[in-house]
Amino acid sequence: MSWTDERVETLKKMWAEGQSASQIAKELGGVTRNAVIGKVHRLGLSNRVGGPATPEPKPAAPARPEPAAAPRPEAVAPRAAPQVEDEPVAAAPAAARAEPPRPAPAAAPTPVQPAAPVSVSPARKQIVPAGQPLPPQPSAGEISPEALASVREVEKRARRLTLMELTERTCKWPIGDPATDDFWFCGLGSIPGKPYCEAHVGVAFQPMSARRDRRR
DNA sequence: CCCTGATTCGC
DNA sequence: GCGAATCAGG
Repeated sequence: MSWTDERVETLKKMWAEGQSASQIAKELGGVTRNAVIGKVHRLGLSNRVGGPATPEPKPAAPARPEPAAAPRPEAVAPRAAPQVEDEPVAAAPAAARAEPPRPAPAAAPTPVQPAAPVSVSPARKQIVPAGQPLPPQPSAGEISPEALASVREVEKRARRLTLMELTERTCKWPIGDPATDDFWFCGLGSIPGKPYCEAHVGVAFQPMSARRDRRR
């Protein structure tokens, strides 16, 4: 692969967006992050934010004042959207509610009225939008006891990562109540190709066999 | 361990 | 110019 205009353009764009070299390399394909970094430098796109430490032993740099005209949107760290939205992660949040140690979430009446969400919660943070009334979630009863036990155990060792700390190799299983501070992601090593660690894969992906005993 | 960017240096 | 290897740091 060579650095065609298009590829360079993509590189510039993504770099400006704050994408990491590895992400850019993946996007472009055919190059490693090293190649990307090397190119970035040759293009003179390297960052170096804090203006002061610009150790330029350049004694005589005539033409080319290079003013502070470097609007770096990085301070705000837009950071591409979280990669959490991997794929079929739909039914995930389900078991997350299997957590017992919870005072009084929203178990109060009005179970079907997303119109008036907050109110119930103590003077905490505002509840998240939560427009939809919880997607189909497998009742805890459908999950094998083993898997559940395993999850309980694992969640004690969870790394408690924040959204931004998740990568393609960390378990993205949510734990706790998103509406409060008691919320984080498992973060343990995920199974290659899967968004969760072994324990959470166990409760996330059901062979949908245990529910077919519906006979009558 | 995973990741990040920075630099070097043979090609 | 290119980018693997290496370095330095989180």
